Amino acid sequence: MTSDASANLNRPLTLRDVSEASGVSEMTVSRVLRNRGDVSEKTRDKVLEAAKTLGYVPNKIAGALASQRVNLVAVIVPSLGNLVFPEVLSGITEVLDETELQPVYGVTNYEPEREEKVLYDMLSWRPAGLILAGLEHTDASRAMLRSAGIPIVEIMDSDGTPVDAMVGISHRRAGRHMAQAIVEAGYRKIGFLGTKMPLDHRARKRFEGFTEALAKEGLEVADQEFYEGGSSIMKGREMTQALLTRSPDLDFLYYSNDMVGAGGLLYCLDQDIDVPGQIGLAGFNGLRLLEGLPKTLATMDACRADIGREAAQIIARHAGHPSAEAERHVLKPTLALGDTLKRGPRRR
Amino acid sequence: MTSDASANLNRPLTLRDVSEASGVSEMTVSRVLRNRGDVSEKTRDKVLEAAKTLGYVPNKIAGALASQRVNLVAVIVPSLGNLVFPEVLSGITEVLDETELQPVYGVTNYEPEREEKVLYDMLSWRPAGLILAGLEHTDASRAMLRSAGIPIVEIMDSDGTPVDAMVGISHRRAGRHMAQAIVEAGYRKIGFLGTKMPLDHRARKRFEGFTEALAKEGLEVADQEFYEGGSSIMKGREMTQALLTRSPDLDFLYYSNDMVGAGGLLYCLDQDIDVPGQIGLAGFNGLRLLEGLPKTLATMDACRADIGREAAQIIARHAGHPSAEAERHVLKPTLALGDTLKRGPRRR
DNA sequence: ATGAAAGCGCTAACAC
DNA sequence: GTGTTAGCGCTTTCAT
Repeated sequence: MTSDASANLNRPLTLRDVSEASGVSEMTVSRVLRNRGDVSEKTRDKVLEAAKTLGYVPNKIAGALASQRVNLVAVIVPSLGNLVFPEVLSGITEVLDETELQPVYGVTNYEPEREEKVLYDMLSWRPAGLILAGLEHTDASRAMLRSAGIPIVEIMDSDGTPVDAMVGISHRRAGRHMAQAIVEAGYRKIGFLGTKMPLDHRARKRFEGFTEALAKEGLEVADQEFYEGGSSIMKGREMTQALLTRSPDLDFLYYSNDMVGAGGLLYCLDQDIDVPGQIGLAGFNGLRLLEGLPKTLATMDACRADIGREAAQIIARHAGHPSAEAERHVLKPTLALGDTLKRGPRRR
Repeated sequence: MTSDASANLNRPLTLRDVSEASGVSEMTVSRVLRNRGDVSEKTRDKVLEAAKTLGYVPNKIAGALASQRVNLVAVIVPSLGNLVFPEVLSGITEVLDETELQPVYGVTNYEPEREEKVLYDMLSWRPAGLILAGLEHTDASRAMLRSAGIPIVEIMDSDGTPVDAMVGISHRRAGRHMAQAIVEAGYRKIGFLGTKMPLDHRARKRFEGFTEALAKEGLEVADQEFYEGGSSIMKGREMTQALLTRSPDLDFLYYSNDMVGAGGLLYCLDQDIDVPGQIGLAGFNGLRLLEGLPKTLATMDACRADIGREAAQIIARHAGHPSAEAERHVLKPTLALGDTLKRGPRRR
């Protein structure tokens, strides 16, 4: 194996090694490896040959320090266990793949202090741009964001003031919108089931928008149930059972996400409850994963991949450049009534 | 805001800025910021005060170049859309959080050339260790791995030869094991439903082990159906319908993962098929997410979080140290019969 | 088309 | 306990 040449060296190879092996100056080797400047066909071949034979991998640390340019885009999300975020990431990747930029992911577990640490650690690598979920950050985080000197896009949410750019939906509006559809369909005794959400600001805002819109109609949430930990079908079942046992007269159940909503749906069907006649159901997210259940849950698409794509495009446009005006994109989620929410008499 | 002091500078702050602001040498500032060496209480306070006021974020690029140490652990997985991988990542994070090390994630989309590129890009940042899924890599990738000079752990699979350390399960054995349970339960006309798997080596190996064990019993897969793209309940439904329409006499359906298996289960229940009497079903992965379906699908736990944790522990032990003997851990997945696979007469 | 010198921002090693 | 010097592995700039 040719690459064993390096394995025996017991230290990472440097440009100098390639330079000596090819009989070409370090500078020219560097030019060849980066496709910069004019290099004769002949030297180029010699260099590439040598680099390949040795198994040379450039040291980006040194390169970044010298050139003051880093092609990394830091991406910070609360979780990967919630399918929503991987979908956003794939939108980001899709766009950045067309550029020189490369995403690097960090996860906060919805903890502000953890976000602060992850942010600090990522910024210390001087990325070319930063994408992070949400508009709520600690003061220290916000200070770092402001003085980072790179394009920053806050995503997923538009209810608040971003530090720089923003791409998201209004979760308050989404909650309101769903409440209106529910009321228009004629439901009146409405229950809510969701996560304990002190830290999930988007779920909280949906809930706030929801209750607010109900209030406008002279209604309020008749009963509610909260859970901790990850979302699952089982959680949805258990919560629904608990809620309906306590408040058997509810005629609608609004879930903070599709996964628990699916559990609720299965529970209702098990109990031979007429859905959406006796009880209507709705979730949030538009998880395609769940299509194929006995009935299609009413839900609202959160525009995940679009958000990722647009955020990445903003970074790609602004990275390295003197940042112009901050872009703010508010996307509009689509309501899907599915089979679990009666169509109302009025149209919206 | 104090941090605006830096915002006005329009260039990233350096150690020198903190040094000047605090009247302490760069070296001592460096010591304070890294908690290294003895520094008097008084100077320490002065430095921290200045650093905080300015909003200084150390430049790890320069630090890493000077110290020749990077605290990053590169983690490369095929996908984030398959819940399995986020679970592995959380196992990794859990362990690395206790150390100075920090995971950085890359995604390959199951494409070998993409893995090669991601690997190259990540290695060029000279991480302290590397964790990657699978044992199958291009020659170039393998060459990079061999000469990287850092601890490397290949995870999720144990059917093959790792470059260095390895933590995984035998998917061949998992497939065999499931086949045996199925045959022992008395099923004979067995169908298989899975991804087109030229690139998903683990799914392929499960299938190979499965057919191999059937062959030992004088059986073979009676019919099969393959799909492309992501797994979903709907896919499982559609495939199951197609397969059962074509081969109505099948008495068992083995799915390459739980998500499509769940779709198959729902389809069978819709059709009033007696499960597991008339037809038995099984999937793979032990996705807790799906608990709560009308019946619990027979499945096999892939030890995801354990794999992540053990891999991270290996990295933590070996990072920086002269690598001792390569560790090889083969975990044993647990078979869960659930409600969709009859218990056989013999015990295993 | 190629090379030499300087230096990116930090830390190791050694003075004091 | 603190400061000084050298240099990490590249790229920039300027010379040839």
